[in-house]
Parts: sequence; C-alpha cells; structure tokens
Amino acid sequence: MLNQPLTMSRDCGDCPIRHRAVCARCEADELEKLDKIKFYRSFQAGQTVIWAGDQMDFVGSVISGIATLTQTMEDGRTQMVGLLLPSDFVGRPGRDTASYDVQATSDLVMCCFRRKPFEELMATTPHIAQRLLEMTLDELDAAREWMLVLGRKTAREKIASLLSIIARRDATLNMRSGTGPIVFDLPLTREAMADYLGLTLETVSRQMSALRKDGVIVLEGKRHVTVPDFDRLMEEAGDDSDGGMLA
Amino acid sequence: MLNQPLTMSRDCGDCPIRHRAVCARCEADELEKLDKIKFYRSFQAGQTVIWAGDQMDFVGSVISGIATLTQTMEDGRTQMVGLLLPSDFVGRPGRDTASYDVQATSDLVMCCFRRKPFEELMATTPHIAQRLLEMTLDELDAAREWMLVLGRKTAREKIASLLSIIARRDATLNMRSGTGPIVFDLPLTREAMADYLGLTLETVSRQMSALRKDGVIVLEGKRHVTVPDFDRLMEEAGDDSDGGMLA
DNA sequence: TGCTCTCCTTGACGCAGATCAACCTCAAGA
DNA sequence: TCTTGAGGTTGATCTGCGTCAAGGAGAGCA
Repeated sequence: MLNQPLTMSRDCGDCPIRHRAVCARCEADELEKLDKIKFYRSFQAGQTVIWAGDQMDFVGSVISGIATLTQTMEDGRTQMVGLLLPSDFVGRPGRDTASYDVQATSDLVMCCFRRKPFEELMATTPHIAQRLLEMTLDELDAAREWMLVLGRKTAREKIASLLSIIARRDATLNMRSGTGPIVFDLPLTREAMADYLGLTLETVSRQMSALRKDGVIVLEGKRHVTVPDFDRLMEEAGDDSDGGMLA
Repeated sequence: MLNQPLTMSRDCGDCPIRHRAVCARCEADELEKLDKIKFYRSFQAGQTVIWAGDQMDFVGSVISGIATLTQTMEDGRTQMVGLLLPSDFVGRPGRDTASYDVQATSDLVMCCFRRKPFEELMATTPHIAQRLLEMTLDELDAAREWMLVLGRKTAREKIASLLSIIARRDATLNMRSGTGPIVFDLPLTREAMADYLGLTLETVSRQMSALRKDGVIVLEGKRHVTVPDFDRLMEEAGDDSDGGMLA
C-alpha cells in the first residue's frame, strides 16, 4: 500500500519533457538553478494531488501520466476544466491556494518546485516567464475551444471531439504521423469523459457504442481505440478542415 | 455614416485604464516607449474589429465599451468565448492571425500597438510580459469558471451566473460596493447572452421573465436591471459562498 | 400617422439527453 | 469457487430546452 507520494531524484538532461515544459527555454545555468529547488513526486492512479482551496506551496510539471483539473458544485455536479498531459504545468505563481481539484487519472510523476523560490527565479529568469506565458496562452486557446464544444456541440460531436483531441495529442507526443489508422488507449473512464464533456456517463457509453456501430471507431475492450479514418472522425466532431491548435 | 474606424491621440496620464491594462506596471520611461507605437481606434456598436483567420498586425487594450470574442462552426452555430471589458487585452503576441471573431457590442475605443514593435518591447520590458502573464492567467481562470457554467448549469442558473458576473464587474469598475441593491444596464442583446451561455435566445428570454416573476431581478425596459438581493442571485446561480474570481 | 426594422416575448410542440433501473464483465481477494 | 466491487452497457421513461411560429414594443424615418 503506497499512499504517500514518493520523492526521488533525476537529471534534467534525461528528462523526457525537457524541451516542452516550462523549463524548455532555459540555458544550462538557469537549469542548474531550477535543479536546486526541484523535487519529484509520484502519485498512484486515483490519488488526489491537491484539493481546491488547499494551501499550495509548490508548482510543477507533469512528467508522465495524466492528471485532471476539476471543479465541483455544492450539490456534487462536477466539470473537468483541464486535462494535464506530460509537460503541462500545474499551479499558479502568485497564488497560494489551489483553484481546482487536481487528480491523478493514471499513475503520475511530477517535477515540482517550491513556489516561493520558483517565483523568485521567475522574476530573474525571463526564459521561464516567457515560456510560461506561451503555455498559458495555449491553454487559454484550448479552454476556449472547449467552450465551443460544451456550449454548442451535440453529444455525438462532443465524443468525437474528445477522441480526436486525444488521438492528436497522442500522435504529437509519440511523434507518430502519416495517414494510417490511429491507435490509442483512452486515458479516461466513461465517467471522466462525461465530466469533461458535460454529459452523463450513460450518454457517453451510448454514443461510444453508436460511433462503433457506425464504423467511426473500433473498440477492443473498453479503452483500446482504433480510428480507421481520422478525417471521418473530424467530420463527426463538427470541425472539418480545422487545423486544431493544441497545447 | 461612419464605417471606418477613427484614429486619434491621447495622453497615457489621463488614461482611464492606466492602472489595470497591460501597461499597468510600466514605469514612466517604459510608458514613453509604448506611447511611441500606440494608436487609438474607434468602432461603432455592431462593427467587427477583426474576423477569425484574418491577418492581425496589432494587439491592444479596450479603453471603453464592450467587445466580444466568438467562435463559429461551419453550420452557423456560434459560441462566445470571451467578453472584453475596459482594460482587457486583445490579440496574442507571436501569432499573426486572429483566432476568433472580435466584435464591438457597444461603441468601442481601443488603444492599439503594432504587433512587431510590441513584441520587441515585450522582450526588453519585463513589466509588460509580467502583467500580460498575470492577465492571461486571470482570463484562463475565467474561462474555466465558464466551462462549469456551460457544461453543468441549467438555463436558469446560467442566466443568474451571467447577471452576477456583469453585476460584479460593473461594481468593480465603478468602485461601488456595499450591500444595497445593484443596478446596471445589460451590455448584451438576448441573442448575445444566448451565444455566451450556449442557449437559444428564446430560452434566455423565458428565463429572464421567470427570474423577474420570481423577484430575483427587476427589469425596466429590456436592458435596465436591478438586483434587490445579490445573495439571492448568487444562490440562483448555484454558487453560494464562492468569492468568484474575476479578471 | 403609419411604415419598417430590430429586439424581444410568449405559446405549442418535439426531441436529445437526463434519469432510473437492470444487468454484464472482469479482476482481486479469500 | 464464490464474493465483492468498479467500470461499463443497454433499455424505458421523463423533461428541459430547442424549434417553429406569431405577435408586441419601441426607435427612426417619411
């Protein structure tokens, strides 16, 4: 039973997200300073990284695994407001409490920095602030894209949108390309998908079945997805010919 | 018939958004540099500032009036993804085409900077980049707040949420406070409200009537709103006891 | 005084997706 | 081998909001 986060230590040179995370622009000397205040934390699938409202004395990057950002109303309705993949940044410099619940959806490893030293470093290291601005702007674009999905798309379009985003991100991370069939594992339960899309899990399940029946996707088990024709999926998502910007 | 934007010139010292906009942190000498590349543009209510996909060779701040950011699907469904009030920033450094349609909802005055010089200035003036990061993080929070509204709230709650946000922003801008009744003018048509909330204009109209009938708001004409009890409105919005962070 | 246009309201009806409920699958544990 | 529980599927029914349609209110104009 491993309920407490692990800590460990690694070299930034080997880091799989070295060129995409908040430290991407840093020079060797800057990296060294970051290295001094960094520490790793691991979480098991299902664990909560932090609760909304809790004191948050660190910020950090996702190294591997997937985490979610969710908001909850008093009566229990929940909406996911962010999906954190490797290289994504967690936390807000200048704010000392978490705004959202952060949960590990899969096993998760994060590279964390104590907040105060990180803020001081940011003030003296433009490369960090620059990169953070860029990443935040990307996230804002993604959030706005998602507002269109939540506000105006049908259940079927929502599912197709989510699948195409995951497929695309997966392809980017793994540097795959080409026009062959796309294969990936869903990193989310049906319930988490529902929370992301503003639907119920029953509707998610039904629409997944419908897309399977219509040949838009092939399902092996509940999570393993093959997309034989990505353009078809994009059509189903309601946005053809849209390059689709992603973080 | 005034279809072309006006240009004019003013002094930053008199600027009503001097302490809230992207230039808020600038020192006198930095302000001077900004002053050299700034120009004002005016738009009439209903005019389009820029279309998504168009070349965008400027960025800028809203000085007075209200603008909207909207996304449109091929079949015409539209979703508003941002509401720009005085001091809000328009445009994205590093990107040369507009991502969204920007429209003037009321008569609008903007303080614009040519994009290239602004980007150069940003690289050498940390105060600008810092403030922009802060503003972008605030906008990201607002967007995520809105995702909860779009994904999980009922039509009545959506309307109440929008009203409470406008009421609060208005109170902030005009430095009003206290616990008396709140009075303001809706800056949006029913259709714009619908586009913001992911509803139809008929549903917006019905829910406005329902809130009026239930005494949550008092309407004079179609736009002039009085909120006798702000806590009641917050309850209707589904978020009591929530401080509600705003840009 | 009436025309026209924009914005808004209200009613009748239908449907997409929520709700309620039953059951399936699979893996872990005893 | 059976139990237990998490995650998922599917069916029946209900309902909130969309759709379609008619008409009101007010401003600008002739």
